[in-house]
Formats: sequence, C-alpha cells, structure tokens
Amino acid sequence: MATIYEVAALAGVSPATVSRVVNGQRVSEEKATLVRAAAAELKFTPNRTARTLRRQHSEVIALILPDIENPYFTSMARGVEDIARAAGYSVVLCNTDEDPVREARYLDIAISENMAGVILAPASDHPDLQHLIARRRPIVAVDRGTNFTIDGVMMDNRQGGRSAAQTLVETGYQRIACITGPSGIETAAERSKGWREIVTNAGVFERADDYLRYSTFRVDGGRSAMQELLALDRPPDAIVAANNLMGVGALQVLTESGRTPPAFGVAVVGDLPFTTLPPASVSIVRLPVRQMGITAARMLLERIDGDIQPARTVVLRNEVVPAESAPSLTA
Amino acid sequence: MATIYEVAALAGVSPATVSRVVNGQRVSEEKATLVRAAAAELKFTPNRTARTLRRQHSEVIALILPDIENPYFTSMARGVEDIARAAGYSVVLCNTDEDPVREARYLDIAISENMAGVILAPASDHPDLQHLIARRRPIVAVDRGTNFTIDGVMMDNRQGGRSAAQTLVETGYQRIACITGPSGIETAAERSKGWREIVTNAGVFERADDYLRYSTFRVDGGRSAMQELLALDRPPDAIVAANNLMGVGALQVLTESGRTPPAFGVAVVGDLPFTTLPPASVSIVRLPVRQMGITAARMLLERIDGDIQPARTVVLRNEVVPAESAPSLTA
DNA sequence: CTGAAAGCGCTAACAC
DNA sequence: GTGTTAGCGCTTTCAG
Repeated sequence: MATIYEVAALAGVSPATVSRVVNGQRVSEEKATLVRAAAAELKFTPNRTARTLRRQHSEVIALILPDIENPYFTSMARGVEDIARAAGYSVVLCNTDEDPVREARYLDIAISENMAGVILAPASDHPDLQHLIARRRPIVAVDRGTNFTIDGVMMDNRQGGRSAAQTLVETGYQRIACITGPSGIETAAERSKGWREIVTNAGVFERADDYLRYSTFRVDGGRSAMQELLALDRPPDAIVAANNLMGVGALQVLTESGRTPPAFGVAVVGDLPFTTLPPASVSIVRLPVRQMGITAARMLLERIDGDIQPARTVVLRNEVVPAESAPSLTA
Repeated sequence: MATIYEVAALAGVSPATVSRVVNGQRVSEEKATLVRAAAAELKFTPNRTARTLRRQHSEVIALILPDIENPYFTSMARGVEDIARAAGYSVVLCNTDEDPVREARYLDIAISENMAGVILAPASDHPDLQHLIARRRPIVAVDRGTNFTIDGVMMDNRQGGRSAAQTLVETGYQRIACITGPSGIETAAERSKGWREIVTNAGVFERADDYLRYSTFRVDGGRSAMQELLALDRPPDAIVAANNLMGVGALQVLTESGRTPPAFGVAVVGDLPFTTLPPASVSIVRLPVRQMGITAARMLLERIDGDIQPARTVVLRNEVVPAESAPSLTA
C-alpha cells in the first residue's frame, strides 16, 4: 500500500510536493509529471483516513433514513447522490428502521468518522442532535421537522392531505376515510389534518374521526387499518392513504375483497411504487421527493462550504394527479 | 471535541489507560471509574478516524449495489445489516447505478477509507477488484459471479428460470415468452437458459428464441420488451419475467392492453414488490434475498476475523409459489 | 515553487 | 496494571 513517501522517493521530490500534485495545487509541470508517473507505477491511492484526520473532515455525507426499503426514501437518496457526487462528495446511506436508538448511533458515527455533514429524515421529532450541533457539523432535516432550529426541507403535507381528499369529494364519494401514520410523526399528523379540513368543511359527513385510523407507515399498517374500516357498520366508500406503502396495503385489502377502484375511491399521498394498477384508477398526490433530496444536498453543501446564515426551511409544493374515470355513483 | 488526552488529564491517568478503558481491556476498577466519569463530563466520543488510521481498518462494511431503488437489493441490505450490526459493524450502502465506473470509485473509497470489507453485487462480470485483492481486503460477491476467485453467494438462477417456465407449461399455456436482463449479466443469462430448457424440451413450441427479449433489469425494460412481444404476428400467451421490476413493467403493459392474468400467464423470478394484484394471479419464484445478505455478511465477518480458507461459493435454493387459478384455456 | 517538520487522535509495544 | 513513546499517512505552515 503505497504512501506519498514512496511516491516522493520514486519521483525524486518531497512528500509535500506529492501532496500538492494530488490536491491540484500549483506545482511545476515538470515535477508534476514525475509525480504522476510514480503514482501510477505504484498504484498509489491516497489514504483518506489520514487526510481526514489531518483535515478534520472527510468527503462523505451521511444520509440517515427511517426505512431504506421504502422507495420514497430511496428516491430521495438518488437526488442527494446526484448533487453530492457532482461536488466530489460520496454519500453513504444509513437505515434507522424508525428506531431513535439506531438513529443516535449513526449520528455518533457521523461525528466520530468526521463526516462532512448529515442529512437526516428523523425517526422522531426530538432526534439526538446535541453532539452534532455542539461540534458544528452541518445538518439538514428532510421530510420531517425537529425541535431544533436547523435547516430543513419539507413537503406541504397539510396541502397534500387536502388535495387527496378534495379529488375524492369532487368525484362524489360520500364517506371518505383516512389512514395515516403514527400520530407522533409530523407528516402523518399534517396529512390527516388536511383530510379532516376537507371532509369537515365540505360537510360531506359528520363524525369524521370515526373514519380516521393511525397506523404504521408500512404496507401492513395500511392493510390492518383498511380491514378495520371495512368492518365498520357504515363502511367508507373512499379512502385517503397518507403515504405510498399504506396506499399499497389498502389497495391489497380492497382488491382481495373485490372492491377495486373506482368503485371504491382511493387517493394516495405519495407515488405508488411499482404499481401494476390500471392507469389512472387511483388519485395520486405527487410528492417531489427527488427534488427534496436535491434541495437538501445543496443546502448541506453550502453549509459545508462555510455558509453561516440563519437556519432556513424550504417547503416543496406537490401536484395532484386525479383518477381519470369517475365512478357511476348515482347509477 | 475532547480527546483521550483531555480525558486522561481530567481523570489523572495516562492516555493509554483511557484507551484501554474505551476498548474494554483490563484496567483497575478504580481508575476505570475515574476515566468513565471524566469521559462523560467531557462528552468524549472516540475519534474513529484516528483509530482507523492507527489500526489500519475501520468498523464499517461497504455494501455496493447496482440499484438502490430495487427492493430486491434493499431487502438484501437488511439481511447484511442485521448480521453486521450484531457484530459491532456499521454498514454503508453505495449505489453504482449499474455503472462500472461508479463501482470502481466506491471500491477505491472502500480502500482509501480503510473499510473492514466489502460486499459487492457487481455491475459487470469483471469488476475492478485488483486493488482490493492486492491489499487483501475481504470481499464477497453477491447475486452475480465475477472473473475472480473470491467468496460468493448466489441464487440458483437457472433453476429459477426453469421453475417459472414449468408452472406456466403445467397450466397449459402454449407460447411462453421470456423477458430477461442485459445479456452480459450472469443472472439474466442463467434465468433465460432455464426458461429455454423447459420450453424447448417440453416441445411446447419451436423457435423459442423468437420469444426471448434482452432488456434492462428495470420497469422500463419490462415494458418495452412486453410491448415488442405483443406486437408479434403470433404473440405469446404467457411470459416469464427474469426479475421483479421487469415483471412489474410487463404487468403494466398487459393491464393497459386489457390482458390481465390469468388470461395471460405471468411468472416472475423474484418477489413482486408492493403488488396490489389479486392474490395468486401470478406465479412467483421466491428468491431468498434477505438470506443472501445474511450469508454474505457472515462470510465477510469470518474473513475479517482472519479466516483464510480457499474461496467458497454458496448457492441458495428458491421456492415456487404458483398462481392458484388456472385459466380456462380450452374454453 | 519546493522542502522540512510538526501534528491530527489514537493504539500498541515496550518498559517499569 | 500503568505510563511513555513512536508512529499510522497525510496536509500545512514556515523557511528558503
């Protein structure tokens, strides 16, 4: 494992000169050529650990996510990666499984590996950010807010819930239920609030909360909530699913019980991953999640480059794609 | 950012003693207590970069994947993570996007960050492993083989292709096509070979290769291949999709053209992620991908611990879940 | 433009 | 059981 000392010896220059060549600083063309030849011959790869120890930060960014299996987050990861890579940074993905303990561990690793910064989709609203902040490591929160005043990029979740419910109302459904995520998670709470605004204000039906279910943000959660709702005395005739995976779960249960859309109305906040549904049978509130990753990465890079303006929060707008075919409800 | 020197000073011991306490070596209970108190007070977090530089390897494992958005790979990642974490290692995910250049870059990073080892799902059959091997860093290949003699864990892909085709033959379909991945990728080639064995030997129909399409391992690939096949003079009446995403693409096209299973037979090698299909309308060859991750992680950890036996390859068996309802083909 | 030398924080001999 | 010390490989003043 060649070091700059060996390269220097072979090239007949000092280690400092090798370092300068490697880092693109001004060196006479003559010596630079010598160094490059020697480096190639020895298959020299700079040791980033040493560089990081010396410079006090690495060129890697941690992207800490609650659920690596959810395409929502992997799509975000692509956005982050594209920007980071263009700026010479590598991205490593860390999966917390919605567990604050695992999250705290990855946060610690980010510090102790001297990573350049972290982008965090928090597992709770009070992540363990003390250490990171005390050490002035750049952080940006994505998707969900925190109790700290740090940079963030979010969706307009309330609006997402409203839009989803609205298309269902306009189509003429009567009892529009809502399945949302854990009540402790901001995105879940906001989306269901948006839904409630619409169904309440539109006077579509009373006692909206009988038709609201909190569950996990996963397929299983959507399934069990949907099953509960269908077992009601007066079951709903439409549903707002607060995220993609719950939408999948709800659709599975509906399909299994023979109630496919548009006979039963379905609107999902978030894109349906890998759907094989007939086109436009389900209303989708598109969440610009890749853009969220891009924006977060840009903000983080600015901080890494020394930007010290006050914390900012960016809210991204979403776009509704309503189901095409209205059901024949009045038939 | 406290160092062991500051902790040592506060505790009134030497830096070496602090290091010993941190690393769980034998130290008198008395001094250990002092050290722990001082460490807590200073919020000491050991600097892994320095440790890595000194020890010549870190406690992180790189998992390098061709497509982070494919649930097949994220599911594998969960398996790796579970094992690695239990052994005190962290896993970082790297996305190559099937690009050998990006793959080579991550491989280099694994070296220059002194990572403990790498698990690689290669983007081609000749990944750039020279450096890693020369430096004797543990590697295990997953999912796809390489030209190098290194540890590996694979699926029985040929068998997977056979099983998928077989269930379709048994159900009575006449012209069973196959959509597979890039011809340069082992898993793609093997699965289509399995399909060919069955359709040829069973004498189901001649000129099988007219019904074989190579494409990308993604949804788009499945879509365009399916479209081509349907445009044939004598279109197929059933399809084997060589991976999950292509299966989704094929199903999308079939749905859009009104040919839903089981009227049109579909068998997929791999699980359908987040499907909302009617249960058991499609035959699935289950690939034990999480188990693959687990096995790979175990092998890697053995190597990291100094195991030097010759390279091993493990082949995992898969399981067929046939579609339940046979179509009324003779009607 | 180039070289010498110090030191990032930690661990592992080696003494005591 | 504990302290002293010498690096791990690199970058970066500081001289020249």
